[in-house]
Amino acid sequence: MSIPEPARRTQPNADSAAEDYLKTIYHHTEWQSDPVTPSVLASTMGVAPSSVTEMAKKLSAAGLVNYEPYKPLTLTAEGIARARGVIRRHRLIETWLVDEMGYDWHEVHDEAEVLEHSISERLLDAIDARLGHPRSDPHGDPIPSADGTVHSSPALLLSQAGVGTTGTVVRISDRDPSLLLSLAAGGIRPSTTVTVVSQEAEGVVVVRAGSATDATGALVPVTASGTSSIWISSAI
Amino acid sequence: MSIPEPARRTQPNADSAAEDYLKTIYHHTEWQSDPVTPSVLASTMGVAPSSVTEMAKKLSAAGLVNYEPYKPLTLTAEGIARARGVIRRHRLIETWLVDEMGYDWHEVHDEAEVLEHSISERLLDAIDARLGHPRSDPHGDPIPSADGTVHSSPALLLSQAGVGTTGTVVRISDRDPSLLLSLAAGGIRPSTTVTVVSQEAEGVVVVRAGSATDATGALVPVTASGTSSIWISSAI
DNA sequence: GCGAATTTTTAGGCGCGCCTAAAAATCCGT
DNA sequence: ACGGATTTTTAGGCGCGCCTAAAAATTCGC
Repeated sequence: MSIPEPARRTQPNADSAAEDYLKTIYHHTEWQSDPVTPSVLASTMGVAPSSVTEMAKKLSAAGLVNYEPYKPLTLTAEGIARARGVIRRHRLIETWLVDEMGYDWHEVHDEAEVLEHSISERLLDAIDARLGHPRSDPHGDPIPSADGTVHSSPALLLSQAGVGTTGTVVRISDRDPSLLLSLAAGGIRPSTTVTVVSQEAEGVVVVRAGSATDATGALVPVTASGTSSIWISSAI
Repeated sequence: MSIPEPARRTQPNADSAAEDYLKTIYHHTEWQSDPVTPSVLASTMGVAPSSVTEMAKKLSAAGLVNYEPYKPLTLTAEGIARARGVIRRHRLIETWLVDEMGYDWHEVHDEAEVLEHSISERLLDAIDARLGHPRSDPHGDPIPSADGTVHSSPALLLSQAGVGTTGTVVRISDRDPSLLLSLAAGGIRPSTTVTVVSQEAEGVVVVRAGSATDATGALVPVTASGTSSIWISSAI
């Protein structure tokens, strides 16, 4: 009766913490050009820098991250593949929430953040099929395909566009809820046409060009490293 | 001991472990009449009895479980409400998987087991509305309504039906995947008409009565305490 | 009714992911 | 190029949910 059974381990969901690190590293390089250091990762993830170091070692041992003390973190090929898997799940869930479940494009991030770690491959595939294999999510972010391919359309970061530039919004980072809300309120969303009106120390003013005189504006913040959260198509 | 309160972190999803205990206790009393002891709970949940004791204390402190050393566990009113919440999520997810996502009724348990801990109230409500506020899931189990009400139709456990009894299957426990598979293979599912053909020491033979002479049979196991996993309507 | 069998609880550990504090390494301005 | 500022790593802990082993309580068989 007291036959020793194989020790069982706690399996919360998957390694959702590890997946979050991979996803965040990938995401950072998607939007920012500066290196991914422990402090950067720590502040975007809301954890202590020492926690990053610790996880970096673990991920490095697992062959997912290239880690050397005091150097920036990068993903290995395998790490990139895993990160894209998480991001695929995230973006398909966001798309599903908007297309079928009555969510608005700026409300879906948090829900997807949780579900991306618990949805099965089978259910994800069913959702993907139902949606007709979409290529991009409600924020305009490309959805990696099942085989890991990413089709991203050429675009320009708003912070790199000079005053006077006009273009179509193709992508808005889903990371900052309050920004999404203010953009949504200002009528700016993926596919909106915008013009860069002025550029100040820490912000860029954008004006919607929809109905000619309808000059609603919105302040789009730019990070310290000079990056914004919006990509526009290099139209005109 | 510690006077200062530095922000605590680590919140996996909710207290999914606690929710599992509540759900399992509730579920047990739904199907079985014997008391819920630590050993019973330990074996159905696949954990050590000592883990149950530990969690029982925690849940008791939280006012969800009535616990006294060496006595069976019962749920408090609050505990019942919380358990029904989890079960509502579980069963709505199962229903959704079958009705909209192309799953078969015997395949949905594991997926729901995971998602029930991560789905938000809002998304759950959206699913509930899409499905038209169903009263029961694909296994015939009643879905508690948002306010905690449960409408269960009067039924009879197969183990309590005498030989010769005929009735309609109204509920099949979703706990045992292999049983579900064999029942599905034997053509037995909710709404199937069955007749108790014989009753042996540890099993009950059931015959489908669908097309008169089509006498497919299935062996339905009965637990040590004399309970089966199927309820039939007390028809005829 | 009593000792044996069984169940339950207690005691002590473990891995995970996180933390703080302090030490070590790197970076940067003059 | 040097020393202070900053970043990163190390060291040591914590809570959670689980485990095993052993002690304590209860239950069962005769």
